[in-house]
Amino acid sequence: MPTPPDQFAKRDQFDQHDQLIETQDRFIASWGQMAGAWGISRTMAEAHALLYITGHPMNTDEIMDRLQISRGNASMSIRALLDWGIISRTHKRGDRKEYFEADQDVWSMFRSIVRERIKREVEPLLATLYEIRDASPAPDDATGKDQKELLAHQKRLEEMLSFMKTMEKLSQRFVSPSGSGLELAAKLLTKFDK
Amino acid sequence: MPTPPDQFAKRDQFDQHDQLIETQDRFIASWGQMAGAWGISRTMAEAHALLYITGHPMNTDEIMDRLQISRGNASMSIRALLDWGIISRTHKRGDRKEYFEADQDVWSMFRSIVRERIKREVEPLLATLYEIRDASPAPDDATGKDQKELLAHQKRLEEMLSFMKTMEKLSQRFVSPSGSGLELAAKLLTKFDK
DNA sequence: CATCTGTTTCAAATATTTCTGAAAGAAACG
DNA sequence: CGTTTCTTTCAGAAATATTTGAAACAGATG
Repeated sequence: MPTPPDQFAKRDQFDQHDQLIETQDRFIASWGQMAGAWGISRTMAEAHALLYITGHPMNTDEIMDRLQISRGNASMSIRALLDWGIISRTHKRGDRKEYFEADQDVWSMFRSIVRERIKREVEPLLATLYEIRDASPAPDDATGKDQKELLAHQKRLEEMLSFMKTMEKLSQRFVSPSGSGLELAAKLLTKFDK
Repeated sequence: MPTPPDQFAKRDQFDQHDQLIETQDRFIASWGQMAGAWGISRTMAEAHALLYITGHPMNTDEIMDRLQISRGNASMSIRALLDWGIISRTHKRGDRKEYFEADQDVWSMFRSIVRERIKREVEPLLATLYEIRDASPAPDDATGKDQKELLAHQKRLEEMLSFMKTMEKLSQRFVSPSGSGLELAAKLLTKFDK
């Protein structure tokens, strides 16, 4: 006796939903692994991945449940994502809870990340490099071998500085919200083949 | 009674050397702080900074002494830097010790870092994303709201995938050892103002 | 204004990463 | 070979980073 068609349908539907959840979990996990690379904690990356891949606004409790993390952790991770500017708050009518949703535009998301990392990493380093350069011994005051050494030191510092400055400028171009932003630049660059 | 000129000279020389060392130490420290950002350990970054800023080949003992770290740590950090391809081995005539020196070309150094990070982070992620896409439930099998949901899921995955692919291509262009490499691209991009 | 719901904070616990130092391994020397 | 010099490995120690959970806080509601 064959199983009735509606039972098949039910079964398929269940499997499909199951499969979606599992797929989302894998996405979340692999995104979490990248966390180190982006300079954020694993949970933070996972929370973001969850919001991105489901596409639905979620509240703290839903995030806690899905990622199996504590309330405190969820709260801090969400806060950090808000600070990075890659998720935003929403509200649901008749619900006092706060909901969060991820920026659905990958390029804009990436711009936020780059912007934040320039601010947190490149800018302080540049400032320190300038300080170090100014505190370095002046080659004029030395002679012979010493002078040569000091000149070489200066040159290395300058090169690093110049490199960092170029990188900063480059990133800021990428980050710029104007039309000629990251996406265009990327397309331009990948256009010329080899 | 004025101090004799030669004493002044001696004093200045000492101060200057002192100042150079201190400056180098500051450079090393600030480079070390960036370590997290580059996905390497602090010591590894410091060892590299030391070799870069002094410009001299150094052996394990010299590095240990200067950075105040253990032999094991020095050995492992050096090995890792060699793996990343940003320092290389040298030898000194009549000395059995191995010496190490940093790539003095900042751009080539950066290319090595990017190359390694693509290999370690972007490529595995891309591979996983492809797997996830192939394991995702097919929208054709569903109807109505479910189908819409699955289509949206698919779209998000595709967008992430496409973004990552572009990034990979872009980085590989940067990394390419050919003439039209990173430096040129950077100059090109910073040229057009705003 | 007391209470109820939801959010944030933070000290302590846990997990992860990095570092040490001693021992084993390799390679050059006589 | 046996010895000496140099390098690597790796288990345990130390340092960092992350997470928890309970308490404090905030602000709606009746």
